[in-house]
Amino acid sequence: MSAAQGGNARARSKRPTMVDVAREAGVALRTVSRVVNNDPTVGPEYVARIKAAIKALNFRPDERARQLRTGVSDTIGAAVRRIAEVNPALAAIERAAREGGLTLLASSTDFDEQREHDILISMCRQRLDGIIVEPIGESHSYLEPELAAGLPLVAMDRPLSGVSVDTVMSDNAAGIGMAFHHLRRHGHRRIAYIGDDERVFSGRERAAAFRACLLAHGEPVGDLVHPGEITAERVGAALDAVLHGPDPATALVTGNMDTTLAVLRRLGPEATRLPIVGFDDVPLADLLRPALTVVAQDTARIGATAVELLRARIAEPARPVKTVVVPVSMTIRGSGELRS
Amino acid sequence: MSAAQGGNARARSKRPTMVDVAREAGVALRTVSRVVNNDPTVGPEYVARIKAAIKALNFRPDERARQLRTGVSDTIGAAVRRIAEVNPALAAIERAAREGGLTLLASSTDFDEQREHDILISMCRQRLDGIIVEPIGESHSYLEPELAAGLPLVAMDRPLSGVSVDTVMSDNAAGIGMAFHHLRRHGHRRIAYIGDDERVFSGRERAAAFRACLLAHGEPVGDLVHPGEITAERVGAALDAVLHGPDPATALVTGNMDTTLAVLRRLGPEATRLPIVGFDDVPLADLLRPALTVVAQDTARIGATAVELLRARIAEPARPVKTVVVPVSMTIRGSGELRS
DNA sequence: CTGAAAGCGCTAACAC
DNA sequence: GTGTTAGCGCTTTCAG
Repeated sequence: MSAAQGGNARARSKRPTMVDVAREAGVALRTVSRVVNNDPTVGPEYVARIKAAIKALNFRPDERARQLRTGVSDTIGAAVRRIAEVNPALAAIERAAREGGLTLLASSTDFDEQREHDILISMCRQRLDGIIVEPIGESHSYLEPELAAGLPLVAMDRPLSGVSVDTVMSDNAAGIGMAFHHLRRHGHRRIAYIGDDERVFSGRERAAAFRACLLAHGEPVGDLVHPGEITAERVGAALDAVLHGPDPATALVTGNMDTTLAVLRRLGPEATRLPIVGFDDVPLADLLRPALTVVAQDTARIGATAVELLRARIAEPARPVKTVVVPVSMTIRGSGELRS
Repeated sequence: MSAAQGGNARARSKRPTMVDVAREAGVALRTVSRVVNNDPTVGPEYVARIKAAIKALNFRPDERARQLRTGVSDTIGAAVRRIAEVNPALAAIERAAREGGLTLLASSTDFDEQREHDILISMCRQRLDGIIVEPIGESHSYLEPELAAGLPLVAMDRPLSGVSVDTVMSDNAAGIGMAFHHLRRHGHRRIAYIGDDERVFSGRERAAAFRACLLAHGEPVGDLVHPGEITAERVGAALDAVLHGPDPATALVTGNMDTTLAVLRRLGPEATRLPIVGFDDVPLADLLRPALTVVAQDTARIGATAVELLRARIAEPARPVKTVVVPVSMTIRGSGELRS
């Protein structure tokens, strides 16, 4: 009894392989492989015997070996800014992947360029069938050789810099236009914009679109457009500038979710009085007082389109590169319809 | 020219292998492997030559082949209810995995028992080093053979039924107690509970804990405890019962985030008057009016502990099974301190 | 319909 | 220090 103790408390007892199953069932390896892959050209009595052996031994085919041999992984990667945060695009990717019989390997870049690089290279080493990336940073030329080697890659939300790949993103300019015109229709003439840094692609596009709106209506651009870092201080300062300047704004467009939240936190109870339209929908937007009017991206469609583009690229590596722009829509809840 | 067109538009041009690198550098395969794995016993001039060849060919070692050969994957799986939603535990798992040099494969069970089963089996086939699961459903006996085969497995948030594995979860009873006593300290005697179905583990634990609180204070349990499905209708009915009955409650404890949100949506503007303490923190809880007082789970610690337990299990498969109960804490923001 | 044998790309004994 | 060789577990020509 005393000797047995150490004996069976061993590290993972090796799993059975196809050879073991073949021996157990008294057939050739090849036949087991056929049964595992549902090849119909196997006699029913063999099938039964082999399935029994598989169950008896609790055999699970080693996916890595199959992948190595067949060359495909049936797995796609998604390098997004955050898994584990509200991310309907990622949810849509996961759904689309599942429906297509693909495994999804999702990783967070955490807004870190170096980390994005590491994740992408790691995914290359894992020989994934393709990758969807929500790009961070400005320099993606290191992907050039991978693309040349045939890596199927799709950019989501932002284009990749320096390389030409399939891309899906929202119609930022149209969204800003919708927000601006909504507020104009509600009587506002001094409409301010606070948004993300112009070093970020979407921050650049949205700020530019907002300036274009102002110009088109003959409004002075000068003190109404405030792109920059999303910090409590910077957003607070921008808010002070637009609300307490000599010619205060009467309404506000916020350029993304983080800006919206920073503004609401800064305003506190005052938020009930300032007309706001936010870019990006916000979780619990309906529970705020007033409920938040937003320009919502069609994130579900963005994610689904990303997978579609990726599948098409995998199927036909030489097809022409495509950029899909997904429309945005407005969700009216109250904050954008306040009378100032 | 016309012939060339179809020629180089081929499917993924095969990637170079170690053999190619060895040929390019004029050395043996083994030496390339050594350099790739940073083996110090290689002459510096060889290292340089091989690294140059790797760069020239854009060689990336095939991770699958390495895994097949070495038997380890340096990858752990996480089967959680939802990725792509706010999930601090998953974020913590990802962080801990990264810091430990592990790749994380995260999948959503979507609250679907069948899907959980499929994901777990698929992870077994991929020969992951271990799995963290946030269990759904009641029957996990199908994991028995996998565990017997040495699969390292950790349950998070809820225990697995029928099998004995390492588990990490919150102190549900203590959390309910904190909420209850907080409201009592604010003068309430008729405190109601609305929460999840008692078929769900945490729903069961929390409802039981609430009943125990009532009993301990000599309050009648009868009409104050409302576990059940989280739907607008059911929660609405429960709310009506506790607020508009003959002896209405003056304060409410909600059993999880979804219940809290359903209650707030149902109450609408009335929410400003009903003292509420919610179990689970809620995104944007600070922006609600009143801001929401909650019993917050230490999700970051739960995730980190799950990875810790898993690593320990991988390192020492025979160690005794452990259950870690993580303390909860209260975040006071306003809703729980209302005078009714 | 079934069986023997080669090989996917890599690592690890073991000689040199 | 470096090279040769076997083999991880599977799929897949090719004969029977």
